[in-house]
Amino acid sequence: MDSTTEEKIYEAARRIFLLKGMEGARMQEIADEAGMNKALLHYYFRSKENLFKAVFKDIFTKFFSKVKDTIFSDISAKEKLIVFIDNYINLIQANPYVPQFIINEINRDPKVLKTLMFESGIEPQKILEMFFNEAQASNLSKLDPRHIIVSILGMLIFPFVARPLLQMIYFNDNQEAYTEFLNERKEIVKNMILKLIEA
Amino acid sequence: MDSTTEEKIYEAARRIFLLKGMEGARMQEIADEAGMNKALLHYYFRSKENLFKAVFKDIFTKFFSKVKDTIFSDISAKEKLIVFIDNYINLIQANPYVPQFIINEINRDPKVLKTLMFESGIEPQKILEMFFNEAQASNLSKLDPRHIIVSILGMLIFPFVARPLLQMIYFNDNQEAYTEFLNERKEIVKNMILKLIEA
DNA sequence: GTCTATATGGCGATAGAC
DNA sequence: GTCTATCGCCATATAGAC
Repeated sequence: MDSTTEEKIYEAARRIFLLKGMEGARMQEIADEAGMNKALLHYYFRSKENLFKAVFKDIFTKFFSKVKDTIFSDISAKEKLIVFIDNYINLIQANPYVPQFIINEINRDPKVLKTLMFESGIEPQKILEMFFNEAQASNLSKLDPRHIIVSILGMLIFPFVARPLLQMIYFNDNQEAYTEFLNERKEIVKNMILKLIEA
Repeated sequence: MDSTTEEKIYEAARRIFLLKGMEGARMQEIADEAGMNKALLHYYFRSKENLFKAVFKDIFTKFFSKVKDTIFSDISAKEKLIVFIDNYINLIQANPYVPQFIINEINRDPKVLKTLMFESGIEPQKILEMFFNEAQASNLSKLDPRHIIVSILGMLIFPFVARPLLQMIYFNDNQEAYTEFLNERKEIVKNMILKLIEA
């Protein structure tokens, strides 16, 4: 651990905010996690709001930019969707708290989200256009790609954000069984989407 | 408004908690909403936690029991799924904040959920068994019904909990356009599930 | 039962010594 | 830069008059 104090604070804040959200997190908790005094957090970031925004921006943009490469790669739209599903599941499994974190905060304060979308280079409209164009030119389903994307995201994200409930009622709170269930969903969702887009 | 004071508090708490959650809600806010003094809330419910638990239990059980009748009605499993989708969409549209509310709280404090499942008469296992049995006896897909249910719920709930984000990036923040999008999903999801379960 | 006033504690933020 | 001590505020909760 030869990282700077500022980096240590940042990493600690990332972990705590991800687990508890802006409202649930405590500055004292972040200081403990970083192994230092609470006053240092204000010395480096001035306010909790500032610290949170820095963390949120980082998590949000990293999560979204990860799928960009797939979307604009040189394969067919159908293949893109399949690769996208694979990559997205891997991404969520590696960051299981991110979806809940983002959903919480976009509902708590949508303004943060709006400024963020302008600042970062994320252009969801371009992704839509790409799908529209490819759908016109190929034998792909003429279904509005927004419905396809929302369906995929919903099917993938829901079992993570509703995990405590689903794991309890369907798997007797068996953690391993639920992880296995999540793994099965890779193929399930891929097959569903394939059936859907084969017009 | 000839309801009792306790009922007024309860209704006000229901509205505020639903919008802001346990952590976001303020007792003063609930008192204002109920049109009375803050001290009365403690007189009738002793603590915020108590008041919240009463509200959560009510919202949770009502929301879940609404679909029970469909599930155990005298029609085929395939028809049940279709009717279930219809009823569930109507239920969410009439209570658009409930899914986010429940997801928030089951992640914040899963213990509340556990005691609740025991106390209430909700038996998700029976619903599963029913689907398992019907799947064996008919030409229904042999797919694990848990995957079907999670897929349906995800596709239906996600556009509500991620609304601020999706409405902004896909519909230029046009509220009417997004409502129309939500209406379209009724048929979309039904068709997807039909394709899926036709083995 | 319903109100006003106040106690109590926790949290974000700052002052100031080192 | 990093710490201790403390301020100021706000939220839950209670005491006590009416």
